[in-house]
Amino acid sequence: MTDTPLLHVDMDAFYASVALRERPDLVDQPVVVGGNGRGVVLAANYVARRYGLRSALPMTRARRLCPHVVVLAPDYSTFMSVSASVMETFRDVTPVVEAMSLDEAFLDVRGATRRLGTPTEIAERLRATIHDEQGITCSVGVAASVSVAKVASRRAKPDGVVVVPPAEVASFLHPLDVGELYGVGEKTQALLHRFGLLTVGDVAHTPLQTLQRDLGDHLGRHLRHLAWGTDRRDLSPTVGPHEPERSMGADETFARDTDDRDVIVRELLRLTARVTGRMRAAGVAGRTVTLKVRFSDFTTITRSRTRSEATDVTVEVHRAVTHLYDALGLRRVRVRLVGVRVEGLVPRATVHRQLVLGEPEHGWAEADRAVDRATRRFGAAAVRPASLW
DNA sequence: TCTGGGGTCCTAGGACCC
DNA sequence: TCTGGGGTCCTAGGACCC
Repeated sequence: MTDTPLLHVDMDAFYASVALRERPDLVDQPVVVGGNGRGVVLAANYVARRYGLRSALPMTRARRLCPHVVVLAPDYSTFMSVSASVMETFRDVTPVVEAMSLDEAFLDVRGATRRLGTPTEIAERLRATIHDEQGITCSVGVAASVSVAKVASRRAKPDGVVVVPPAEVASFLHPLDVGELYGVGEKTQALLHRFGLLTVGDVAHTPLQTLQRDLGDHLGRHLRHLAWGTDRRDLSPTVGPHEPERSMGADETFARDTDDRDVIVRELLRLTARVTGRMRAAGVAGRTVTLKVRFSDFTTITRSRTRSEATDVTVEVHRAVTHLYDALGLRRVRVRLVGVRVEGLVPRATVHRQLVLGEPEHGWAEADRAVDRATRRFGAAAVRPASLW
């Protein structure tokens, strides 16, 4: 009875559904959650989807497609608290819960069937609980593998359950377009279509060597597994000891494109402070500092530099990204977005700084810690580098 | 006024080492 | 003097996910 032990639970139009709890008067109208400027749609309710609105659509296009759409601003603190409650509901069923984002998770229910019934019964019970306690609906895919459960939950939307027993994996997957597979995006879909591989079944019946020749060893093998639903990986529970982040970063699109170096360097300082603050809160430091620049034509470049010692010091990271920016030698080039990312993160306790004789650097780490303390006491707005005033 | 922000993983070339 | 081969690290870009 546990040949389909994996559940993929996905909230339906999560941000929109949560936002509409406060505005029941709007449930029959097209509603999206998103910012107002140069942003994209974060979530669209099912009424809005009838107009072609969906997540990631630019807000400007959304308004053109549906001029009377109601736009609600995201309220992340509410989203996070609803998400935390939902995840707790999952953990009442099994400790093996891998959260993929605020609104979806994989559950391995092998250890719960004796107590709670079949995976399908567990799925229905979860859906009822979440509906009663949170006032939102969700959809569940039930299968033996992560990728099949994921595809199944998408097919179950909205407000449904799709179960795919092992014997039915091929008949379930093979008629679908290749783009439905978890991990096949726009580019890979177009590539496969160009090779005449339109359905998952087409991929499934293509020799492995052919797939690997056309798509590379790794992607070829991966696609074959996806097409037969034979991917096997254990979930890694999100709570408790788990893998630390590999990188942390922040980027932001300017309200208007700019070529003003002062504006850009100040923005890099804001972003750096945000990232290093999070790093210190997480107790990590990193060696590789990456600058991201997106130009007004949307082309995007990155430049990175790996240091000999890991750091979490705001001034050091900011100096590194400023160097990288200046090395680009831009002159009157309009910049749309800049970003800062620190990679190669390791626990701070494992970093042994070699203090160079006469180095005027210590003091900055102390200053950061003072800033962190003040931020905790008075809030982020209270403390910021002088150049940001 | 098209096109956010947070991540992960893979590829490919060059440097460098054995 | 004429061409190997493997492994690791670094850098840049790109695909994909939510």
